[in-house]
Amino acid sequence: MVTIYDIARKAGVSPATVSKALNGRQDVNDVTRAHVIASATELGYVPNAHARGLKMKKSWLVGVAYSDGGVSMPLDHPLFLPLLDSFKRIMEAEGYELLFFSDTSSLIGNNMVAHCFSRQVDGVLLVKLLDIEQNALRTAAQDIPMVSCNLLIDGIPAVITDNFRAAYQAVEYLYSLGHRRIAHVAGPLDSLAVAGPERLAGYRAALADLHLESDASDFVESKGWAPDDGAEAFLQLLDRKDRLFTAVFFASDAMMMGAMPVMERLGLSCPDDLSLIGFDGAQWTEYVGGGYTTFRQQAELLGVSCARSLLRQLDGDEVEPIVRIPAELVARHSCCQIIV
Amino acid sequence: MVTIYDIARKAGVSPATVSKALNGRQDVNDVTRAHVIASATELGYVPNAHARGLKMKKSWLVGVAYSDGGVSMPLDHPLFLPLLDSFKRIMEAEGYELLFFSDTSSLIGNNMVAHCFSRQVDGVLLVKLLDIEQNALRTAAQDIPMVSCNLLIDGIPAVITDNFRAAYQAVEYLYSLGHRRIAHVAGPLDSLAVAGPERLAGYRAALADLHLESDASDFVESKGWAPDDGAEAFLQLLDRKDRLFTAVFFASDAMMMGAMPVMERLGLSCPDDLSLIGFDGAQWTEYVGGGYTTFRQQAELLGVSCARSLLRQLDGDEVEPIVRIPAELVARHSCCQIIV
DNA sequence: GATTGTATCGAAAACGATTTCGATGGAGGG
DNA sequence: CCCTCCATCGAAATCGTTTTCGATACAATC
Repeated sequence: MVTIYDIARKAGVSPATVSKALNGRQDVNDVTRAHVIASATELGYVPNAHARGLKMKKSWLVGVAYSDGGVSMPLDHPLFLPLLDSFKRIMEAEGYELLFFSDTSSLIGNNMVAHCFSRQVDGVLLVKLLDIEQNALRTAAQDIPMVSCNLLIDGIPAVITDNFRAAYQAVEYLYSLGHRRIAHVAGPLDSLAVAGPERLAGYRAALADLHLESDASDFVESKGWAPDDGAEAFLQLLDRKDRLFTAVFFASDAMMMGAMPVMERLGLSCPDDLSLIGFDGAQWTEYVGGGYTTFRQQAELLGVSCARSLLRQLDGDEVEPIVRIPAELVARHSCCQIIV
Repeated sequence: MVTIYDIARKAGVSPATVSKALNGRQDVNDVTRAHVIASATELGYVPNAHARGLKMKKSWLVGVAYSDGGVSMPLDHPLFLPLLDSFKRIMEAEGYELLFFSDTSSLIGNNMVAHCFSRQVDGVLLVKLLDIEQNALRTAAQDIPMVSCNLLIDGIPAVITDNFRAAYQAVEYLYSLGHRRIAHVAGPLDSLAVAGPERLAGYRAALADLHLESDASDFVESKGWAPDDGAEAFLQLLDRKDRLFTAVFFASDAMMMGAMPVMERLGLSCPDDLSLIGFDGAQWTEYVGGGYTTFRQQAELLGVSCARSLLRQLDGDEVEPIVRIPAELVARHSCCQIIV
């Protein structure tokens, strides 16, 4: 590999001068600089990031930390990719590269935090963490700037979809369509992710504010976010004797998707027999069954906000502890008008 | 940060001994080793990957290179995440970490290959590359082990879904159901990805072998792989006057998804009016419309094969230039039996 | 012409780890 | 008692870069 010593020899100067010429320092003559740069490109010089990182104590690396939770596909979420993509685009424009970490996989150094320190990452994006030990993370966050996405760990700045508001609006929307009895298939409530509880809270608050009747049978907690979990929960909802609801609000599009075969098997049609509304803004909702109504999480905006937060922290600036990103109602045809 | 010098001072030995003790060298006394290790854990020592990488000329980093092609969401493919995940799991078990590169985004060092050299990555996974300049890549591949997934660049080992065979089998399957006139919505044929041409070739070969009639109007080339591209191509197919085909083979599930609103708008139903079969094994095919038939790409296996290939190259072993991974027919209910 | 100032450059010390090779000590054999 | 050998350890060089600070030469000033 070509080093600055090779360039120095070729250009007839010292390595120190090469370094300064290449880095745009002022105490080097213009013709010398030109000569050095010419030699460097001619030799095909590429700076060694390890040496630079070692000396400068800055790696230009940001870690992306997530859990790969064994059974359920870890990365498989409509949000993850676009989010990561917009995040990456911004960070890369600033010169950073992305390093992937997960907390469960590696046999050897199972410890994600240790890896962050070892690689000397300048910052970390926390996303889709499951049951990480929060303490290690919190103490690490004092040394390394971090931001979490759709995840609440106190002491760590977060960017989160405004789940409460969106869930509230979902109920309002159905209400405006004439629905008076609205069921909810909630996501897991015990996880580290806030989506489940927050959406449930928004749903309940709207119910209360609109003075809508409801009892315990209008709500089920799903075991997971996947289609099959949704199907199971949906079945529980339908199995109850006195089914009075005319609409179901699913905490995720994936769960709503799982409900589709159930509907079909039972001879129910959407929206004629039951209005359905989902959450996330998965791509299929646009094309399937005439279009399903959903609340679209603004993945790009989430990514951009995370990047901005991290960048500001890297500049030593203060950032808001929680940034809320609104979800957009995408009204399509899975919710029908009810004539009262 | 804690260095081996700190440990050395605490343990009353030299840095050299610390290094040897921590790395399991034999020329260090057992009680000394124990003492050193105790001091290290007590101080919370984490080795500096930059220093180690600089000295050892091994970074324990593998690059994941892909294009983020501006408009069309780059990472957004049902295959990408599970593939990456299984790849990552294996590489991580061997001690490697994943570094993300794209070739178009960064304003500064637009050059992906240069970044690979700069970071001293030990290997590279090429996936979803669009129009990268192959020459730079090929020369780089002489210095850095590489493997490409669903991509053919000569001189670089590849792991590729057996598109030809799967497309061939798709036609056979429809034939076995009684279909005698089968249309094909092909993916882009000019891209660097081989999926489009290979699936078309398999389709045509099967047509020929089964002595099935067909003319030019049974085939359309789509502009892209996305739902809207599929819808547009599908419309072209339907617009032709003498529509004789009873089944359509889509080169991607996404394109097939785009066809769904078109079918509905035209009052066509699947499979009664038209049998549909897709490609990829997207999750929605299982739940939507009673289940759509598709050829599932084995993303996990692709990832595992890529990892294995890279690992063997890292060991200095030879690898097969092309590994083909079969796609599995997932027969559901979007293809009907035709009574002849 | 002596002095001061400025522009340009290079020697050398880091950064944190690994590794070679020589030094040291005691055990063992003659 | 002397010599050899082996186990154990440390000094120092090295990886490639950045940065401080002193050296040098030349121009400008009086």
